[in-house]
Amino acid sequence: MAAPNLNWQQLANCRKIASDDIDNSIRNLAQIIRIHSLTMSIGPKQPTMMDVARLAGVSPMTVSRALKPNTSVSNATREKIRKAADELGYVLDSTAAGLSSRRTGFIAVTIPSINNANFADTLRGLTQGLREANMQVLLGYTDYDVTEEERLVEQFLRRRPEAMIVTGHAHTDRCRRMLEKCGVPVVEMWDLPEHPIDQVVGFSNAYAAKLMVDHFVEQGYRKIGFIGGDPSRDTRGQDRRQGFRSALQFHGLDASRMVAEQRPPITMREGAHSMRIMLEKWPDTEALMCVSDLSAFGAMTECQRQGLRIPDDIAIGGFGAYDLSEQSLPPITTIDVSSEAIGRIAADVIQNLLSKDIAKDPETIHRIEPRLLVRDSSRRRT
Amino acid sequence: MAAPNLNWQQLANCRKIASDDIDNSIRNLAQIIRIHSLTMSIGPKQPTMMDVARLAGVSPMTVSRALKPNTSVSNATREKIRKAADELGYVLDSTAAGLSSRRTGFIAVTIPSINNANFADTLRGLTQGLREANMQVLLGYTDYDVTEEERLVEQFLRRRPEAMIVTGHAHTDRCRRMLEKCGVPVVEMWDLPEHPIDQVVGFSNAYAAKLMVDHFVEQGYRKIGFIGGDPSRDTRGQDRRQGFRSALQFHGLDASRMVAEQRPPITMREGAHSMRIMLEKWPDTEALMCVSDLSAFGAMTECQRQGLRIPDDIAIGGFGAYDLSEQSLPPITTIDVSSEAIGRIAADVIQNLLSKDIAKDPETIHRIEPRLLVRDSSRRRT
DNA sequence: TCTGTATATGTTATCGATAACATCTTCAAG
DNA sequence: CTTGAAGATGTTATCGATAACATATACAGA
Repeated sequence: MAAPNLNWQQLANCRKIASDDIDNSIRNLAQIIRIHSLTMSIGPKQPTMMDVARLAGVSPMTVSRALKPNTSVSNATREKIRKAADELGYVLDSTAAGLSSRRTGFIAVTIPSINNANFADTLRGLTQGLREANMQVLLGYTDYDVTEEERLVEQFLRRRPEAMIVTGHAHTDRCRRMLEKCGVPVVEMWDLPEHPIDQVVGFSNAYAAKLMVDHFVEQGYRKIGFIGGDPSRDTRGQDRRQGFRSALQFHGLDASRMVAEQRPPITMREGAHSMRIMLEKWPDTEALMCVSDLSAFGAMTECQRQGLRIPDDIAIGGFGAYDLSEQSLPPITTIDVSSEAIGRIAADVIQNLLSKDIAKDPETIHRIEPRLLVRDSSRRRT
Repeated sequence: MAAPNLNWQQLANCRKIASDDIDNSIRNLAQIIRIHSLTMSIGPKQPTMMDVARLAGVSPMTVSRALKPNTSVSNATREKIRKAADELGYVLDSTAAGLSSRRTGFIAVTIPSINNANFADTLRGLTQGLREANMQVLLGYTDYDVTEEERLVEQFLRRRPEAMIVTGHAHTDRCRRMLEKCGVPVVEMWDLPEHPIDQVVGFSNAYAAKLMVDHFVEQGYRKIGFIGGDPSRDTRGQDRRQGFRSALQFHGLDASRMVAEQRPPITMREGAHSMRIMLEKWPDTEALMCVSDLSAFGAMTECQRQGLRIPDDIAIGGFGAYDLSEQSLPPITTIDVSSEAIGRIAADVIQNLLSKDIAKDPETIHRIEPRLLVRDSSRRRT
């Protein structure tokens, strides 16, 4: 039997090459040979590149090229293909493209909470920075739980992301191992880990807390309290608490006025609740630092509800530079950590790492400088 | 030449089958034959199922089965495979799995803004509802821009999601067409479209606004204003404005006290700014509805800054039942639209659609009932 | 006219998994 | 001891694209 000398176009119209059309010596090799019988697309299935190619009268490879920029395809052909694709309502299959090219276009990102303006800002910075590179963020939130983070990281690695971005330095052992061995750049953000996995874009939470304490002390406050969440979960909150404590100790002040009743993330309501406890236990507290602006706002309104004036009776400081702390009455002193910049920088870092594989910047720690924003909530009336 | 009768194990150890080992009649068929020369994995590449199979002494198919629940694999084999996978640090490739099985496990979701507690709540409801089904949310935000939505939807469709969830009813023509023809369930949420694409989980924004107006009127307020954003972008805000207007007209009241200076989303700061304009233009305004709690808070603090008392001098109403409106001083009357429930229900709808393809529930509109939460910001002192 | 270099297009061989089907064991019921 | 159903495992043929290589065509310069 003469083997038919078909090109892809003719093949495309074949339904099936019956196996007995093939001679015996081939049969014997059945185990290492695949007969690609190209069948016509059936039913209401989504069209493939092959369908577009057929309609445009070119090869699938040309379609592939025509559909992406900076490829050598003549304008006429490109236009013809575009039209064909349009007519069929063709949509590229990134799944197949990713498998073939080994570039999925995914950047996996885990944050502690979706419901947090700071992380949302970071995410905005990230997506904006990655848009031009045509990268898709794969987002997951851990609810401040390292076990959940491990689960997410595992899920994400299956998607073969081109980089991983995680929040903070606390990971389960297995999670850390997975990140170390995953073969793509890893960025830890919002923290300065002692033992970074790879890249870092973050700041010292302890130092940021110290900024606030120093400010309080400078304003003449001495009896200073702290409101945060249960330290076992939110490590950034824990670092702030630790920074608070050592800063107070540095100034020779008592560092025992701490309330940590709640499970992170602590919100306005919990801030208010903690404030009640604080005022019961230490009614003479002069200044109060809160782990976030939300809890600071809750604490402040609780004071106001109890008839205390801010800052005359008690000064308040928050963390995170939320809109809220600027718009509240009075505006709340806070720490600005440039949440959005963290995301932008992380995006840059990743783009650099993915492009210039040679001239790899030896710099792997990208340090953000937290800034104290002094507002009325902590100004000593003179 | 005798064709070697190799099994997959032996094949796996072959480096390459030289093409001239194959007899001529095969050569002639070159165009429709592929010689699968299985090469050993080289370098620090991620291990594949084949590697795991080799180590465990089973076929790749068995590995595939062993790694997913509810498949018939003996415990001994499964354990052996688990151990092998663990030793190699094997991570399943969902990209390949998705291509082969045509189930990617993605649910694509677009929301207007990531930085919005309402949408964040919806997202929480969604991810929680989808977790058990092992679905991964692919999230994008449109910045209240239908063109951006179109871009996102196109990007997402390439990932072959198993369902699409979009916010609102306003889409570009092309976007609508894409959604209609994409072949998977589509859910429009946060709205009640006149012409739904497919499924809907939402509520009437106009009706919700009417609830607030009715409440104001009942409390005896007559000169009622509205603060929102530029109507051309945020259609939900626009619907609220429209509901506001017709409710006032229904009560025979003037509906011209509207400020819409800003580009959505309008935040606290913009709420405050609009309030200044409102008070300049209509200083005798008695009650004010805002398009969201954030703008309501901004408006309220602006009033307080100007020495106006809430609600004695002016009543305030917001939208969305943010934490903020509950914790502020005074607490702000608002509309609760059960943001998280919208997400939960959307997740349920999708799971139903994806599982029981037969007994398809004819119900496609899932209507949420907005609830008015009356708080101190709008209570007429008696 | 010849040659070389772009530019445009086609061909081959995978990427890493899974569905569908085939085969082989086991063990209980007859 | 036979039969058959259920369970365990292997084999074949893709899924839809793209990298890498091969080929054809056009056009400038010698």
